[in-house]
Amino acid sequence: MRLSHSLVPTLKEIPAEAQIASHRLMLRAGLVRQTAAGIYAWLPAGLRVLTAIGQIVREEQNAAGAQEMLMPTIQSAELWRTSGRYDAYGPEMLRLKDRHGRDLLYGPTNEEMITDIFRSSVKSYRELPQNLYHIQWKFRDEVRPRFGVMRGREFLMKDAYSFDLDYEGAVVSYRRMMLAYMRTFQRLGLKAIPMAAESGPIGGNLSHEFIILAPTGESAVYYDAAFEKNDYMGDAFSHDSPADLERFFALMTGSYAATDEKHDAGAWADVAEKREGRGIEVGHIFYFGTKYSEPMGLSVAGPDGRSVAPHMGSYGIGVSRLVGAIIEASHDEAGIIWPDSVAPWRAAILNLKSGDATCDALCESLYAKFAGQALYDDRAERAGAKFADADLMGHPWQIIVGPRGAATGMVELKRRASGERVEMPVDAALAKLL
RNA sequence: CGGGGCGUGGCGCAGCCUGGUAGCGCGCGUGUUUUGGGUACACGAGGCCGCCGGUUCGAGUCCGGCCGCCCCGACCA
Repeated sequence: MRLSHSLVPTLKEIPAEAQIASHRLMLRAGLVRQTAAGIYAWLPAGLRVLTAIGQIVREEQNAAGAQEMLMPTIQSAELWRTSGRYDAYGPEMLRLKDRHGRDLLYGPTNEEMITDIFRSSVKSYRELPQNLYHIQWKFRDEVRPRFGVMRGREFLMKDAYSFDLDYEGAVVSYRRMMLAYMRTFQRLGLKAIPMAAESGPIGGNLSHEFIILAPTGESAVYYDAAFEKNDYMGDAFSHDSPADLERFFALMTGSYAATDEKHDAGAWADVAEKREGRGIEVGHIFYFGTKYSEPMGLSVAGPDGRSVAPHMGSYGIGVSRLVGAIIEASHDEAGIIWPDSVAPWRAAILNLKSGDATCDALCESLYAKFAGQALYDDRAERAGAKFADADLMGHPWQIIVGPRGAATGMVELKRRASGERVEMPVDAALAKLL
């Protein structure tokens, strides 16, 4: 993208309504604009980040054998009456009526819907297990939206639903999702820790929430240093091996980790390498058995011919919340520091002297080679303004092209995270980044 | 939902107490200047002062109602 003709409205001053770092930076870097309390429009740069995060989530869900689908945002009240949640859910649920006076709702989650869809087609235990997910906008009418996209009313969420014949199978599905989550967060450049959690309004008795470490996080966390050292991406654990998943689960639950609410001073005393920090919840997984399959009449024929209610679980990741959470975990005074995996562009090309024939030509040729993966700052701005905006927007790399070096085919490469700047020939810079 | 605060050019704010024709900084446009960390100067564009009603000769300012947004708390992916 050429910055001169792009909607990336960066702000020098801090908007009055934004209190926390990620919210301020998302507004200042031109990622989002608020359109109503807790509701945001995603501008081009912000959407690219949202899409990048969604793609990593998608790849890891697929790798774990989950199937992507897409369910609607609007649901019928009828469906929610079958589980009893239409009345139970409370004012957090946004309720609507269509022109015929029928009760509808903007979905806060999709257990009823997936159960309904699943029961109409799946009739035999031979078709289990299955896991279905979608990445869709949800709405929860929070009493008090705040912290920008971290606690919005409308939010993008990945939610998956597993169906197994019995408890033993459901536990394997649950552990598999846990592994997928740890891999997802690692790829997003985050340190994540699963913590035993209350199952909340969704119900059930096996539940973990995933906290990512960020200095400005909402709650204090206490954990074993082991969590900082684990690598989930190699082939130490396979999604296809129940034994691997059991070992993985033991690793995750064997070390101490708790938020301040559940902190246990006694158990904490025994932890060899203690770590304290702050964290943000970005995911939550539940096993809830037959809570929905039973009342909603989802059953399949078992091996003995008798019908059984499948055991279910649901698994959420707050995709839009992650944008804010990543910024909370990765920023400095100058702006955002995007991890390479989610940056809107791999690099920004800073033309320090737009209009200079040598600089222009060099930048154009660089820009073409990136094939859409670079943001070209071709504005008629001063060098200082371009540096400031590039730092604010957090591009992992800046390719600085100035008249000084351009004449001899030299550019400067700046790594946003470290601040390190190295001058090198154009080809060397390209080789490093492409 | 309880408590508090704020709505004035795109952004950040002053003006309101003590009514009298709307101002500052940034940003934006034009020109000159400058040219590797938000350059300087000049000129210029841009405002139903959140909305509705009331008081008054006159309302951004006073009174009433409404709407919106933010903060603290309770609550949550």
